[in-house]
Amino acid sequence: MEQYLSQLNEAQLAPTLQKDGPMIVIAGAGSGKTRVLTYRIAYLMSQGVDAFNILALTFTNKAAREMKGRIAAIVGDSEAKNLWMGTFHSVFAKILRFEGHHLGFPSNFTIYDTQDAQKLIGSIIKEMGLDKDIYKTKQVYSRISSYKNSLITVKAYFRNPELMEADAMARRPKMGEIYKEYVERCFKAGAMDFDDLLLRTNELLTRFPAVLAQYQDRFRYILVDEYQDTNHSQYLIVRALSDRFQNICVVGDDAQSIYAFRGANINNILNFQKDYDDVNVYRLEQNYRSTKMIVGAANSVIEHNKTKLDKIVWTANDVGEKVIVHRSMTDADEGRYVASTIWETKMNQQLQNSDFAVLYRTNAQSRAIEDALRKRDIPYRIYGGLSFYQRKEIKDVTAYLRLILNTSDEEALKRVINYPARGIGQTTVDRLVVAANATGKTIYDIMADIDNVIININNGTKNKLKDFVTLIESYKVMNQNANAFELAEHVAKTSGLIRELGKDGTPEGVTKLDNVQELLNGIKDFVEGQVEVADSTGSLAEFLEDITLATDLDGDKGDPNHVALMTIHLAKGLEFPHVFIVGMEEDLFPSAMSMNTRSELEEERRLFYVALTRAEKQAYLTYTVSRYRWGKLIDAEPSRFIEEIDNKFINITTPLKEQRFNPMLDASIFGDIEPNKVRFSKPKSPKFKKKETKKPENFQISTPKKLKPVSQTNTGSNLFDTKLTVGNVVNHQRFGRGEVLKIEGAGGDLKAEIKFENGDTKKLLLRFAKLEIIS
DNA sequence: CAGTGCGCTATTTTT
DNA sequence: TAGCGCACTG
Repeated sequence: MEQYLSQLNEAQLAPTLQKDGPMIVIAGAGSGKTRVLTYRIAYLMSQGVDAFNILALTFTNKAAREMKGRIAAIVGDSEAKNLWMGTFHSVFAKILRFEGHHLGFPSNFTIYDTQDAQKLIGSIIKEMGLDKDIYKTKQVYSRISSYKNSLITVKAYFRNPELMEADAMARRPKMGEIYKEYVERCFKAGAMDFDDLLLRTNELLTRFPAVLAQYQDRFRYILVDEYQDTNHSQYLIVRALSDRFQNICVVGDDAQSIYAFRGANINNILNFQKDYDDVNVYRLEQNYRSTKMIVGAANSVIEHNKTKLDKIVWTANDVGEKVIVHRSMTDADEGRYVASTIWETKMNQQLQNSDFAVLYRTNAQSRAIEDALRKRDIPYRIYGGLSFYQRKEIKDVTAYLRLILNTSDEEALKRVINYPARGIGQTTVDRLVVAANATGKTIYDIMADIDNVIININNGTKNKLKDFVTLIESYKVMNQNANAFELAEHVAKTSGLIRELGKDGTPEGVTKLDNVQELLNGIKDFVEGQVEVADSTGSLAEFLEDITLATDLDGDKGDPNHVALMTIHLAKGLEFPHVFIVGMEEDLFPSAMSMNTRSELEEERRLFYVALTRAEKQAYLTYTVSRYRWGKLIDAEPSRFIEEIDNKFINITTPLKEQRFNPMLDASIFGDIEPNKVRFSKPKSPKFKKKETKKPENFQISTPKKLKPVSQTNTGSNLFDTKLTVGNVVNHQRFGRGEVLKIEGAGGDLKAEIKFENGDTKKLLLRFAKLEIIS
């Protein structure tokens, strides 16, 4: 243990060694918070805390897996296995499998993903005969989701006139009815959506004190990562579970809170100190990841937010290169710029593809980048987007599997009852649904007992329904003896799915077939225990749960040496030497949807902060003059976020290169563009002007006083004025005239202590301070 | 009931 | 641009 603790700096050591009591670690970007969490858990175990009594909640499964791996390296595999570590959703899904019966849920309940949930809501709206243009499925879904995340149950909703009023004002008076029906249908289907996994856990812990007591006793030490991204529902679970022992450690960074749209409540982290008695607050402010330029740029951006905790992120790393800002004519040009820059940088600096990442605001932007990378034969991989498991052909297979485990699963049933086509049309399904709703039985039960139901379905169709039930029943029998892989393969073949896909000779059809094969391989690996999953039993149910809650397909198949393409949201927690942030345009980033309120805009800004701080060595910001959106070429304007970066951290380059790619475009159309003279569209905006006289406190952000001078390998003489000597009288843009009292530090950390005429004495980093020598 | 084709709308971000 | 829902036809 000692040898590990010696790897921590002082600030990291303190929270690591606090064994008991409530604590919060405010951890700046790249400050080694994962290290603190892992070592703290290992430390707890070394102090005799049983792994069974530790619960660690992370934001992604990947983070959990990595952390578990690191802990295993310290305390050993067998001990680490006993830790409860995972996302909120996966941990509480497991608990609900054990305890859900208290709430009337079967242990094999299905987890509805967003697609399933929205389809169900869509059909409810339709069944209720509501106008689908007013009751838009997605909007209704997100409204229900936010109710659930705020713990507003159906009951609570109908007790709250304000909510009902608000929905009525939004021309959706039936919102509550839809909500009620949706919850009932999920219950009947033995299904929980993502939000239910948290809401039902809360219900469980509130309504059943004995259950709460049991888990409080079990989870004596609780750690929560990315606390700034927890929503109210998660907050209450953590509070309830930690209430008895109060050994709660939360880690987060308010500047990186980017999930408010999903109900995350930044106040959870801002108010943590009020929630528990005697909270110890720790701050990790030294960034180990990025250059001074990047840290400085990021800090100057986040300065523009009003709501934030005090924190000064600094780094002892090299000064590094300025953030490069590049303009392209179109999104295709932008892609080419990215591809050619990666190509050249790779050659010049002998780098790997995996040293590069391209980050964007919306998934739709990946296309232009992909095209350009493909043309240059640069291997890349897209993360996120439509995940593998959400593709139609995959969901079709898994829907059969879901139905085998839980025949009440209405969405799975509707999906496969007539796919491949077996003569059961929409009308029949509609009638079945009506009958099911009227009798309180499930659709499957009605079908299984179709001869004894009074229903307007002709005998030919009834026989088809019986055949379908027989098919599923045969699968259920097989499931008693066969393993998940054997069953899935059998289903894929005998259901006609493979035959159906095989009929389609198009390249897309072939891909789909391959995908199904890949799914089967995945199940096989899973069954054979080759996929590392916590407390794996290799059961089909577990596989299905895993893929529904999977955040990424991190099996990392194929060549790991690829350029990473992903949304900024997905990039949180990751780091890359070279990072391109593309689409730095108004209405895209910040998104047009997020500029209505200050808090929305601040969230976008935090998102930009997250993006910038992913970069270790070099960050690039690119924007276009016009971009294809909705199939149309739209004029674009540079993002305000570019202007918000202090000038001294950025380098605005000339986009001369596009002209080579666009011989048809005469440069004269656009006029000659000279370096550093690229104008933003709003050069006279007050913000832009004000920046010239920015707060000098910024200047010491990169290197606080306590920092020892660091040997510099990378100090451009242009970065600071070496001519300055003690006794000089200088002029500073904001502080005015002053006398140099002392000069200290070396290289890039050269500082001057200056006594200004207003009486203040400041230490300024010469590299950044804009000083004019008067005498 | 199945298959085709038209037109509408949506692009924020994800467990 | 693309994916979906809906209407129409065989």
